[in-house]
Amino acid sequence: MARTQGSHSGITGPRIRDAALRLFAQHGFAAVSMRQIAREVGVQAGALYNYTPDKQSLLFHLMEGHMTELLASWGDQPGGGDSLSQLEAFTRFHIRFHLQRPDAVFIAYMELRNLSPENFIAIESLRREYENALESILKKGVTEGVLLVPDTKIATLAVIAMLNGVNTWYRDGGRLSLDQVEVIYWEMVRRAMMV
Amino acid sequence: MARTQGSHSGITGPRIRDAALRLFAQHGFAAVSMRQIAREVGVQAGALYNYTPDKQSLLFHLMEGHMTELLASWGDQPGGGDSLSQLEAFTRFHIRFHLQRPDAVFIAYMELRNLSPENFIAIESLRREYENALESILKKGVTEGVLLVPDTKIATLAVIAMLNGVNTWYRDGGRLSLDQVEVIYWEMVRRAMMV
DNA sequence: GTCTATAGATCGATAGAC
DNA sequence: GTCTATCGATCTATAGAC
Repeated sequence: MARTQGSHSGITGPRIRDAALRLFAQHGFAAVSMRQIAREVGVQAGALYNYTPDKQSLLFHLMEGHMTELLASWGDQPGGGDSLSQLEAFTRFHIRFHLQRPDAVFIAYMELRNLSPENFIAIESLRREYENALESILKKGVTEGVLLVPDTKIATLAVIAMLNGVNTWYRDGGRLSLDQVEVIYWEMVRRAMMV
Repeated sequence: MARTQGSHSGITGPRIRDAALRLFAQHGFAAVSMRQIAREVGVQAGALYNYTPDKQSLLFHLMEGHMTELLASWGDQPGGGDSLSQLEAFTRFHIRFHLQRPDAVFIAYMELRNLSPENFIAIESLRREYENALESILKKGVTEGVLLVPDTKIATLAVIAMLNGVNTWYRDGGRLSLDQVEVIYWEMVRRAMMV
């Protein structure tokens, strides 16, 4: 795994991001040293600074990349349908997307406090954009009389918090398939939000 | 605030725990030094070791104390009633208890990975005990035909995840009172779980 | 029970050779 | 683009005086 000479592989950048993502998720940003990341990649610590100006920037770009991919991926989903089927689409998309990259999700929620103030603002803005996508669906559903929620802002946060919980217990090859999980959560979301 | 001489106040122990709780919640366990905690309390770093054998033990006892208090406090709640009113009692209790001590809640969920293996097992056991309290209510409700959930284990985790979300946005003096928040969340939980 | 002082390790980041 | 070497700061934890 680790090498004592330069890799010359031309993919050191991605490998640094992969190693940092995994180590940050496992031990936490503050607990992981640049030397640990370098060891994982198979280079010396100094070499990392050819790819990132500092440790903070490494964290920020991991989180920014995750949030950007989340928004782009939701944007690529087929739209259309009534608000109820849009809510189902969001529920299933959220579960599937987040279960596919547990480390990035973990970091995006746990390491906010380790961002510099400017970087924190940038990430929070992306998160709010995603929350707004869900709240728009709920608002439309309420207007159309299809959905009934006591407060669309709180309902938005409640649904996302509930769905995020999947990542804390789901394991591949466990009792339930991904589709079964989607069905179970969708039933709970539907009954909580439907008129 | 900080003093250059010993406090001689006789309450250094609690003040250390208070300072550690707040600093760990704000910056993360790994990012906080013993010197920072000592400065906050007004003693030198070495004096902390009269109260804790090491930093790990300080974290563990904060988390253990929180979980023990949570279980004891739920045990003190008046029981009785049908499973629907028990579920309402749990929902309201959970929100109220967790909003009263956001720092301890934050640490109990965020710093699990910084516990030593033995300490992790101990905390996880306490957490499972709390989850079982809710799952028992759901199971009883399903048996009695009052509640309808696709999977009691998943519903337990979904409800707790949803309720925990309150701590991420609620602020004292905000748009909604504590009672209004309880009502809103209880309506969503009730509709998601009721037959 | 707190102080001062420090051992011994490790950190982020940089300099300069190749 | 990676290496070796290192600066200066900081860390946890301990020793011994008072």
